[in-house]
Amino acid sequence: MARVTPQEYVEEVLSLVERIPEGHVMSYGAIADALADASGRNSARQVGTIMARHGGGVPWHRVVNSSGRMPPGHEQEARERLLSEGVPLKGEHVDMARASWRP
DNA sequence: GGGGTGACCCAGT
DNA sequence: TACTGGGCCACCC
Repeated sequence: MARVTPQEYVEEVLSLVERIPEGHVMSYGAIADALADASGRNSARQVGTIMARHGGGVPWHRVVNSSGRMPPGHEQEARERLLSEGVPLKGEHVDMARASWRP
Protein backbone atom coordinates (compact mmCIF):
# COMPACT_ATOMS: atom_id res chain seq x y z
CA MET A 1 0.00 0.00 0.00
CA ALA A 2 1.79 2.97 -1.27
CA ARG A 3 1.15 6.03 0.85
CA VAL A 4 2.89 8.32 -1.60
CA THR A 5 2.99 8.53 -5.36
CA PRO A 6 6.22 7.68 -7.17
CA GLN A 7 6.68 11.35 -7.90
CA GLU A 8 6.49 12.20 -4.21
CA TYR A 9 9.01 9.49 -3.44
CA VAL A 10 11.35 11.15 -5.93
CA GLU A 11 10.83 14.46 -4.17
CA GLU A 12 11.65 12.84 -0.82
CA VAL A 13 14.89 11.42 -2.17
CA LEU A 14 15.94 14.71 -3.76
CA SER A 15 15.03 16.58 -0.58
CA LEU A 16 17.21 14.31 1.51
CA VAL A 17 20.11 14.61 -0.92
CA GLU A 18 19.91 18.39 -0.68
CA ARG A 19 20.09 17.98 3.08
CA ILE A 20 23.50 16.30 2.98
CA PRO A 21 25.99 18.75 4.55
CA GLU A 22 29.03 19.87 2.66
CA GLY A 23 32.05 17.67 3.17
CA HIS A 24 29.95 14.54 3.69
CA VAL A 25 28.29 11.92 1.52
CA MET A 26 25.48 9.39 1.75
CA SER A 27 25.11 5.97 0.18
CA TYR A 28 22.08 4.91 -1.89
CA GLY A 29 21.30 2.28 0.69
CA ALA A 30 21.35 4.84 3.49
CA ILE A 31 18.91 7.03 1.57
CA ALA A 32 16.64 4.09 0.83
CA ASP A 33 16.78 3.09 4.47
CA ALA A 34 16.02 6.62 5.65
CA LEU A 35 12.97 6.87 3.36
CA ALA A 36 11.95 3.23 3.48
CA ASP A 37 8.71 3.91 5.35
CA ALA A 38 7.88 6.90 3.20
CA SER A 39 6.73 4.69 0.36
CA GLY A 40 6.67 1.18 1.76
CA ARG A 41 9.51 0.09 -0.54
CA ASN A 42 13.20 0.09 0.12
CA SER A 43 15.62 -0.65 -2.63
CA ALA A 44 18.88 1.12 -3.13
CA ARG A 45 18.58 0.22 -6.79
CA GLN A 46 15.45 2.34 -7.16
CA VAL A 47 17.18 5.26 -5.46
CA GLY A 48 20.02 4.92 -7.94
CA THR A 49 17.57 4.89 -10.83
CA ILE A 50 15.80 7.94 -9.42
CA MET A 51 19.09 9.80 -9.12
CA ALA A 52 20.00 8.84 -12.67
CA ARG A 53 16.70 10.21 -13.97
CA HIS A 54 15.96 13.11 -11.63
CA GLY A 55 19.25 13.87 -9.88
CA GLY A 56 20.00 16.82 -12.12
CA GLY A 57 18.80 19.44 -9.60
CA VAL A 58 20.52 18.14 -6.48
CA PRO A 59 24.13 17.64 -5.31
CA TRP A 60 24.14 14.09 -6.75
CA HIS A 61 27.94 13.99 -6.26
CA ARG A 62 27.29 13.65 -2.53
CA VAL A 63 25.56 10.33 -3.21
CA VAL A 64 27.80 7.32 -3.75
CA ASN A 65 27.55 3.56 -3.32
CA SER A 66 28.58 1.76 -0.14
CA SER A 67 32.09 1.25 -1.47
CA GLY A 68 32.51 4.99 -2.02
CA ARG A 69 32.38 4.45 -5.78
CA MET A 70 31.04 7.23 -8.02
CA PRO A 71 28.41 7.09 -10.78
CA PRO A 72 29.78 5.74 -14.08
CA GLY A 73 30.23 8.46 -16.64
CA HIS A 74 30.53 11.19 -14.00
CA GLU A 75 33.38 9.89 -11.87
CA GLN A 76 35.71 12.74 -12.73
CA GLU A 77 33.12 15.48 -12.24
CA ALA A 78 32.01 13.99 -8.93
CA ARG A 79 35.59 13.66 -7.77
CA GLU A 80 36.33 17.29 -8.55
CA ARG A 81 33.24 18.54 -6.74
CA LEU A 82 33.78 16.36 -3.67
CA LEU A 83 37.39 17.43 -3.52
CA SER A 84 36.29 21.06 -3.73
CA GLU A 85 33.90 20.55 -0.82
CA GLY A 86 36.51 18.94 1.38
CA VAL A 87 35.24 15.38 1.16
CA PRO A 88 38.03 12.93 2.14
CA LEU A 89 38.90 11.02 -1.00
CA LYS A 90 40.86 7.80 -1.22
CA GLY A 91 42.24 7.62 -4.71
CA GLU A 92 39.26 7.30 -7.06
CA HIS A 93 36.76 6.59 -4.32
CA VAL A 94 35.36 8.35 -1.26
CA ASP A 95 36.69 7.53 2.20
CA MET A 96 33.35 6.35 3.60
CA ALA A 97 34.83 5.86 7.07
CA ARG A 98 35.18 9.65 7.34
CA ALA A 99 32.67 11.07 4.88
CA SER A 100 29.63 8.90 5.57
CA TRP A 101 26.82 10.99 7.03
CA ARG A 102 23.48 10.11 8.64
CA PRO A 103 20.43 12.36 9.14
C1' DG B 1 2.22 -9.98 -21.23
C1' DG B 2 7.27 -11.33 -21.04
C1' DG B 3 12.16 -10.52 -20.53
C1' DG B 4 16.39 -7.69 -19.99
C1' DT B 5 18.65 -3.82 -17.63
C1' DG B 6 20.65 -1.08 -13.89
C1' DA B 7 24.01 6.14 -10.53
C1' DC B 8 22.86 -1.04 -5.70
C1' DC B 9 23.34 -4.04 -1.33
C1' DC B 10 24.63 -7.88 1.67
C1' DA B 11 27.20 -12.09 3.25
C1' DG B 12 31.11 -14.80 2.76
C1' DT B 13 36.09 -15.08 1.53
C1' DT C 1 38.34 -2.02 2.01
C1' DA C 2 38.39 -5.59 -2.15
C1' DC C 3 36.44 -9.43 -4.80
C1' DT C 4 32.63 -12.92 -5.93
C1' DG C 5 28.03 -14.59 -6.10
C1' DG C 6 23.13 -14.00 -5.41
C1' DG C 7 19.09 -11.20 -4.79
C1' DC C 8 15.89 -7.24 -5.39
C1' DC C 9 12.45 -4.26 -7.94
C1' DA C 10 10.93 -0.27 -10.94
C1' DC C 11 11.59 0.99 -15.72
C1' DC C 12 12.00 0.21 -20.85
C1' DC C 13 11.46 -2.40 -25.12
